[in-house]
Amino acid sequence: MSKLKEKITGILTDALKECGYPEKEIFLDKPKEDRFGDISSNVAMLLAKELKSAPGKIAAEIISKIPAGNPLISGVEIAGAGFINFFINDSYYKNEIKNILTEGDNYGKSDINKGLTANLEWVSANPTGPLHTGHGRQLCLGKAVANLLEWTGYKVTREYYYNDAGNQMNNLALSVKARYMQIFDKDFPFPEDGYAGDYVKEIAGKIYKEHGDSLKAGDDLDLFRKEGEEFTFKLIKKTLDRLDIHHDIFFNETSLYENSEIRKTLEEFKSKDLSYEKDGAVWLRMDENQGFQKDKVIVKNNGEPTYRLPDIAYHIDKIKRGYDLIIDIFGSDHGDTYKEVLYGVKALGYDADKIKVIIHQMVTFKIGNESFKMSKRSDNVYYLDELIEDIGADAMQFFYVMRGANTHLDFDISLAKDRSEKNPVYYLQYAHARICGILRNAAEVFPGFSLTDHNNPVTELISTPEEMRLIKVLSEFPDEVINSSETFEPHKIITYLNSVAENFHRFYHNNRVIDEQNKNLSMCRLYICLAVKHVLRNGFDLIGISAPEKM
RNA sequence: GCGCCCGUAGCUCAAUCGGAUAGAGCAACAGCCUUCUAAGCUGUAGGUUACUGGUUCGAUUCCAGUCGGGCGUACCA
Repeated sequence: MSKLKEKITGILTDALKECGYPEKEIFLDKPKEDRFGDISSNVAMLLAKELKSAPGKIAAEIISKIPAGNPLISGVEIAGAGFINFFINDSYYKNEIKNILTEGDNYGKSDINKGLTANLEWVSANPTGPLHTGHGRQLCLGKAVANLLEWTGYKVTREYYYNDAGNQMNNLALSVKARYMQIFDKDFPFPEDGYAGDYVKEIAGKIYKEHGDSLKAGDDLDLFRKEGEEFTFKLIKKTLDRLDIHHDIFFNETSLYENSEIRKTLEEFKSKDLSYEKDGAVWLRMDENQGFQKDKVIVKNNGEPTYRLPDIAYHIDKIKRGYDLIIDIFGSDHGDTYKEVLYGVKALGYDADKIKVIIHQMVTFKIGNESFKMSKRSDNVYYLDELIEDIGADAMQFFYVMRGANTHLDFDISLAKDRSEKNPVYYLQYAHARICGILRNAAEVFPGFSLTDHNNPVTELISTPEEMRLIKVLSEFPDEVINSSETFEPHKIITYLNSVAENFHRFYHNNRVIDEQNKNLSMCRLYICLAVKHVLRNGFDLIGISAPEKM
């Protein structure tokens, strides 16, 4: 909560006490219309029922107890059904310009979670092939969420978990082996559900180059698996690098076998009678009362665990590492399975409350009027690298993040690719480029001028409605960051940045910045421009898009 | 069938604990470039928030049901 809101909350709390009203948590809203002030509270309406009195009357009582003469507040009014509306003095917002300029790249950061640690696990694609557009939403979402958490003070560990022991890697090994065999015999059968991408041929070619035909006879798949994993991981990491995503920990499933954690977890289930054997497999008892329909297999009848068991062991490991917050990001296709994993974790007595799961819905792509989904069919994969080349990394990240994770996203490739005013990314970036242009021009008109006096910027001349509106919007940035961070919803930042750009463009059209005849006013507006530039850049950084100096 | 998610303007989507006249962009229409980037600005039009009921001073938001869409419902992950 911003200092402004803290103060208003304090004032209201005190007034409630003065009135002898019961304590109420104060929620402050930003009214939609200027005439309702800058901050409003509905506390009188909330009290109305308890006190069996009219909200308007209660509001009047509260206002009468608010001490007059607070320099922050220029007015308090009752409106509508009993809202208490606060009008904030312009000087507060003018002063906020100073804060933006002095804090610069740090404006918007807060320390409300200082000293806390968070672990964000995402991407976590198994190394069976390059990242594709189906992974894109999660990639960009996670990147932004990690940034948001850091901006509110968390120490964030970025983690990538992958199953290198299961079926999928086996399948990759078989696919590579088949391509290798096809070098000698082009009719050698390819596995029906094998990975058909060209990279598999590349891996096979590499193996052939290094080992010739010496692997033709053997049945051993280890080398094919190992080469396949290494090669595809290189591709994956290259794509992540392009997007400036860097994980601190790559956690592989195998390590949980090596340190016996999986065995221990299984024994714990058995000893607590949470599992039983049937048909040669080990089943986890699921609680019907928690909405589970049937028991789930955790060890197959061939002795191999299903993904659930290592996943449970993995989450227990993360809990044991002591993070204050643990976040997983999954697509909606995992919507049910994560619940099973958390159930297992809880059943063994671990505190799963600190685990938060972000589920995002699937993405439909659209080119022109044609829609298509990322198909699992291997001949129809749209790789992320291709998308980056088609539309650019900025537009891609913007489009993946711009909507709430829980809505089905329609990704309009034609629109994202469009290098015209239709493309919403440019609306934001253009505002930044425009400011840079103004600053360049200012340097020519006012040789030797500087905007370095951050502690005392010229703000007393701020007066026009566009200027006031703009600086009010700017001052909301820290709250927006906190709000997005707490709800893990980076799209709110984009919505917010849009309003910054909108208000800047309007300001630009109605308030000429550089005026040779009036240097004081010019300086004042240049400082506003600089403040807008900082907020835009900081917001862009959170989302991961660049801030162009020219367009 | 069952479970989870979604349904808001022609299209894609916002809407902060349940709050005031539900907002943007695109598309449509009408304007604005001898002045700091027109990738911009201004205006018009566009809505029974899928439907029906309930709770509430107040519902896009909460509850129940109906309809429609997505995902899952594996000894895949």
